[in-house]
Amino acid sequence: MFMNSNYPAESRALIAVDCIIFGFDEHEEVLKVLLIKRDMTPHKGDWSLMGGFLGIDETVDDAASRVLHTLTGLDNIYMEQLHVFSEVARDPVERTISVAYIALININDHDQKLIQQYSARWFTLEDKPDLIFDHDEMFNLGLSRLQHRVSTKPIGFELLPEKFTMRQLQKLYEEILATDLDKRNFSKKINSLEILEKLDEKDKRSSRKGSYLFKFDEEKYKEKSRQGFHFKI
Amino acid sequence: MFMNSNYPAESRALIAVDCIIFGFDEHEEVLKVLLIKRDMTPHKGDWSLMGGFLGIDETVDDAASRVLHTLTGLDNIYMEQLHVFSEVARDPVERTISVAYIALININDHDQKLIQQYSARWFTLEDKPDLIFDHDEMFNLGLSRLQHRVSTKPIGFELLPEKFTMRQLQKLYEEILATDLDKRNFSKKINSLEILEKLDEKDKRSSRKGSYLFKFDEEKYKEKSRQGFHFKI
DNA sequence: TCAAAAGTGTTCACCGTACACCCATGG
DNA sequence: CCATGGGTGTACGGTGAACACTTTTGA
Repeated sequence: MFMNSNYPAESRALIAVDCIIFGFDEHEEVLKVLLIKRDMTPHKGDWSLMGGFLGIDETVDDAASRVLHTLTGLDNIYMEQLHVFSEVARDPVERTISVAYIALININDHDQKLIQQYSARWFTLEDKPDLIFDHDEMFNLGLSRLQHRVSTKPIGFELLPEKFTMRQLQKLYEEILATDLDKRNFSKKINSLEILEKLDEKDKRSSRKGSYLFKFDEEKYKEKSRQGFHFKI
Repeated sequence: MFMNSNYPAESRALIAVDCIIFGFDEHEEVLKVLLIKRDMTPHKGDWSLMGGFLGIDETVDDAASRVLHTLTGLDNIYMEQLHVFSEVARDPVERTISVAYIALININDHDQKLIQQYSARWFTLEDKPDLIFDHDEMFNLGLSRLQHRVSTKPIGFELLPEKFTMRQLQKLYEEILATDLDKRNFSKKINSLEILEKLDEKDKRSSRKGSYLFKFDEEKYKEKSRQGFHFKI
């Protein structure tokens, strides 16, 4: 550090990242959030978002990726910077500013052992307990962002397995947007976007007839985006 | 500080805010950005966004407000957190992470003396010089955000005087969105929103006939928003 | 009376939405 | 053969986009 620079010494503060991790439970067909039970004071034993401190050689994105990897064992998780939280007394121990992230993962993909190790648990939005510090505020903002993002970018697929049925996709949107959708209009809309590949394979678990499986075709989406296409649901 | 807390010492870094200040020049009918000539090394004499460091008793919003007040003499400026920039080497002097803001001001309102004192200048987007550090990246992201925001929130009025003509409003949108708009469709759309008050007064400077002045009716907008109305242009 | 900007209405294509019946299959 | 979920088409109203002429008035 250059302590004799004309940069002020009093501006240094701890920098943290906190992640709002969303997952979709295919079985229960509900949106869930992954929370951890805090193992340090203050608020030991209370629920909080998964977080961590910024390392000296990391960007905040790096730090968020690391935090996500630590808890889930996964890499290349979809995530997005949400907002900086910086109330002076938000962390009672020491002045800390936190950069909140939202992250989307496939709920069946991650490492169960790590989750246990961190005393983490998936909560439906209804069962979500109150969180420490300003984490509830982060969560609420994160949910709004997710609702907005999912209507304008094809990120919903991050929450589903690679192959999914039209019904699963619709339920996902209904859960996130907290509305009911008409299945005829929904599949018409989705198909008109031309960014899904309809497979020959069927998922026979849900009905006798079986329902076709689809895959998100990222290449097709990118190509269409280059040509001015905008995803919109 | 509690240095014997289990919070890591290495995470402390300088925290800055940088403001992308937009203004609309009514006379030239162009969008401009306010830049300052840097008076300290490194890059002394080069152009940059107006910035400052986070004070120990401030939120980042407070810091951005302070920075904006310092340069313009104005309070209650519309501003919005944009993004955190945290590349490890983004500031060559010392590890600094910066929270970028966009701000909208009426270009005729602010304090000319302060602008001179800081060697600040308004630039059209065409004339904008290259900026120091990662400020160009901030600027580009800020412009995208402005383009998006102005279509979904009634913030364009922040850039105009209290009373404005339909033509000024249209030119403002054309400038920000970098498109041409049809004046019949534009005024139809705006009027259908029912958030402007048409005054009896006319602005006679622009033509012999004179054009009606309008005011943004914030109360009406808030009332409609409460009832589920969404601004959209 | 003319130049210059202001103001205004109609048509058409497309999209979003509402709505109900037949299909395929395993038990 | 029947119960269960899967899959599909049509009609209508509303919105966005294209487009041109008349009005006002100061010089």
